[in-house]
Amino acid sequence: MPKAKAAPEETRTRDADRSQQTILLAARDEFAQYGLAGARVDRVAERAGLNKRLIYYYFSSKDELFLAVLEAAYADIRAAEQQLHLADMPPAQAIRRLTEFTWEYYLAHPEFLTLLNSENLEHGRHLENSTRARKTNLPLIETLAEILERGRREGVFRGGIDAMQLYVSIAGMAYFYLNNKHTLSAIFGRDLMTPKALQERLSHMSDVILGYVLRN
Amino acid sequence: MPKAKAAPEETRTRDADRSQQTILLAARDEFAQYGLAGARVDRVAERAGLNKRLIYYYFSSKDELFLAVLEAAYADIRAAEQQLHLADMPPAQAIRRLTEFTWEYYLAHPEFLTLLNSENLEHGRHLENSTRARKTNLPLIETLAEILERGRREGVFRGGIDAMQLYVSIAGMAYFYLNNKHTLSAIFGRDLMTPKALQERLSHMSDVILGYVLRN
Amino acid sequence: MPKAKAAPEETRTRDADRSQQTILLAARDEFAQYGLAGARVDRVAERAGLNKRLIYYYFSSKDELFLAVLEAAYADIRAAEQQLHLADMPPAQAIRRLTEFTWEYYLAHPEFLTLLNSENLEHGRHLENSTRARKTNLPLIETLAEILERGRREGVFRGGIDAMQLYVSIAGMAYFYLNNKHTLSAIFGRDLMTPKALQERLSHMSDVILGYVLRN
Amino acid sequence: MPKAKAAPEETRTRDADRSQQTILLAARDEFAQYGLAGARVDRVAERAGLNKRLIYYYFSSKDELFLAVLEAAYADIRAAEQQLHLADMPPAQAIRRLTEFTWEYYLAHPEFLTLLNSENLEHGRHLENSTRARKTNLPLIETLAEILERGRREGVFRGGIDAMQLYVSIAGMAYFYLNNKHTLSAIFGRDLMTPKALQERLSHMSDVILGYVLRN
DNA sequence: TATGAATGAGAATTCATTCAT
DNA sequence: TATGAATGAATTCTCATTCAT
Repeated sequence: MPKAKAAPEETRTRDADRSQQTILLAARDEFAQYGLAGARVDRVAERAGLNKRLIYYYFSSKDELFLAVLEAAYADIRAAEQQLHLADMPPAQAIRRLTEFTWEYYLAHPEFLTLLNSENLEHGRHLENSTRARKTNLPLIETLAEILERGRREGVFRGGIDAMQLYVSIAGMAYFYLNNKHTLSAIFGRDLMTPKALQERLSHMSDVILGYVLRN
Repeated sequence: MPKAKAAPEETRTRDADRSQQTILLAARDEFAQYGLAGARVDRVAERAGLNKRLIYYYFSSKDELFLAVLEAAYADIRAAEQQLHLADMPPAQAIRRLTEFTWEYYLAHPEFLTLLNSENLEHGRHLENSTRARKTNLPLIETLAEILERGRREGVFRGGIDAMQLYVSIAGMAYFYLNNKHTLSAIFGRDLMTPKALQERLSHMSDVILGYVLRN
Repeated sequence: MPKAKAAPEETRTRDADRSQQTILLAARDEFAQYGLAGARVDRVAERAGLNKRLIYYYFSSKDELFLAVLEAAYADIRAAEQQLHLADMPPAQAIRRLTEFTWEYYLAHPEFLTLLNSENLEHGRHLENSTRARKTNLPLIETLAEILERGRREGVFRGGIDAMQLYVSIAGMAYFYLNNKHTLSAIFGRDLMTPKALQERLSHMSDVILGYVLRN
Repeated sequence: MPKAKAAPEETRTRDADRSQQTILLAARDEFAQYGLAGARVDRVAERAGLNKRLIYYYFSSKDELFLAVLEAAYADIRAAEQQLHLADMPPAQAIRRLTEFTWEYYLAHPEFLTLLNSENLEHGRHLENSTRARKTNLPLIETLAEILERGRREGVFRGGIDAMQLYVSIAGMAYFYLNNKHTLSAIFGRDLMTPKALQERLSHMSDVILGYVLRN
């Protein structure tokens, strides 16, 4: 970006960007906490400390705001995954790392889980029209497929593992535990969120996944 | 239709029961489709073909109606699980059967997944006060623990497997796939609900779970 | 209407009807005063002394409410026209009477003019789907055509007069004066609504119309 | 585009005038299409291709903008009437020409009709404070009065015709047909805007008006 | 002269719930 | 047991207008 003479444009732009970003974060929290239907535009404005009208100024509608939040959430997790540089690790370590990462990311970003739920409750209608989401997500599966193939060639992994299936299993084992922690706690009468319980869960997940991919 | 005025108490009771049941089923579908916040009492009445006021007569409030639906959903799945008679099977077959059952039940009862999501979005506040739910759910874990122990004793299962962890893993692998089918389809550009895809998923799940529990 | 045993139904029905009627009248005044876009549902409720929600309960939307008002307005004027029994008068008297009636009705019902304006501003989109309006309005033109034909046969009227054209001319001469009285007054600096001015206008109209239809 | 900084005053003025004119035309169309209450300042800016703030810079408020549009509309029609040079024609021809002109002007300028309606819906409150409107409008009636008097003196017109009444009648016959074409079409199930229909209407109008003013 | 950002007051519409019978 | 009528408090979205540059 070239510097402008009097920089007013930059300032203005920065304010607009900041406002949009503020709204986006506030909306993410609101949607995460209450779901799409339960979220209130008023509360988003409050959280953001900005005028409600501004939300419509930048995002047109509650639905478009939700889509923006969703796309950002996908972009965030995929960006974090990229940082792992799984392709540079030995296969087994890469799978273990991905399992840990998934667990830790879901743990640190509970909003991601509920956003997914909201979108699926609505049959994915927001994402349907979003090419952005597909683009951000496909690379992960490709990377995972390469790792699995590498492991197989090196003789450490069993063959015939579908990358998507494996990814869904890793994600699902983390997701169910964290997403449904309240009902599970209520049912089993046991706090699932103590450090020890969390450690045990990750340990179990790794055992299951590694036990599956490793040859014998 | 029996005449109301002179109807014996039994008949009236039966009518009342039928109305409640009708409302409950209608509510289940409504909550499943729209979530707790998105559900509309008006639509429940419409679905039930009954007056809206009657819903309040029987269930007091939207929240209590939701709790009733939720409790019924848990009761249903646990009842179905009881029918499996897992305790009477050889351990490995029991685990395989439980995996299949979980998958098939979620597939046949998508409402169960979204009801769980709704309740967890609200931090399980309805279930908190429900002793009924805990009672219906604990037996499954106990049965599973017995199976695992039996398998260990017979030398077919590895030791140290936590029943709840295993159950959560089985459920999670099915749940994530089915609950998030819309976003997954959008992202991977692949229909996850074809008979072939469904078959593959169950096959994968069984491989992972059996691979984990079986010794060596 | 047969009397019901306990009359509760009738009472209920009557209340509902009364509420709808009250809303309709309030809405007529509001739409007449402010136009469709300028009308406020809140104010309609206030005028009616009823809960705003009830307006939606009975009329679904502002637009449907407007349509109901419009249809009622047409029904009213045509009913009044029917009362004239023009068909029973000598032709010249019938035309004079219709002219007077039109003038007086517009004078007594200024809301009719502004309702028409609102509907035409919207390209008649409400009426488009209303078969009711056409049915109520056609008879007038038919009656007028018969009168013209009768007058022609009796030798008092000139031939070749189109009933619709004549009706539009009569209506137009009254309409423009009354509908635009404020701008005309501002422009001509002359109060057009004094009894004398009104009398002169009707007199002029009758002269023009009778001068036209009468043979020579 | 001249450079803004160094632009001579004349250029700037010309730009400013052009902007104002652009806004005025855009506003005229917007007010004509949606009425005063239904018009949107945002849409005016869009139509004009100019920033919304500029509208306030030049016209202060929506109401003042409407007044400016209204005054321009009156100025336009009166200017066109001046071009007719009715005073130079034989009386009967002048009346016929005025009738044709009124019809054709309303036909070509439907916005004039709806602007009038809007202003009258608001009881002419914008025009009240506008001396400009009165000034532009009075001459027409004076000219018409002179023509009527000339016709009477020449023995071709009947006496005692009020110029304003006649003008209102001519205008009204055109106005009602064109302003209410949508409701009339809906009601009579007949397209009033075909070339033939338009021709017939003008012919009818001329017959009525000439039939009235001509002696005998 | 020109413009993008921001806002308070309101607008139509919705919703869970209660009233009255 | 059943139901149509009624309501207060939201809820999403809109609009004329102003700010800041």
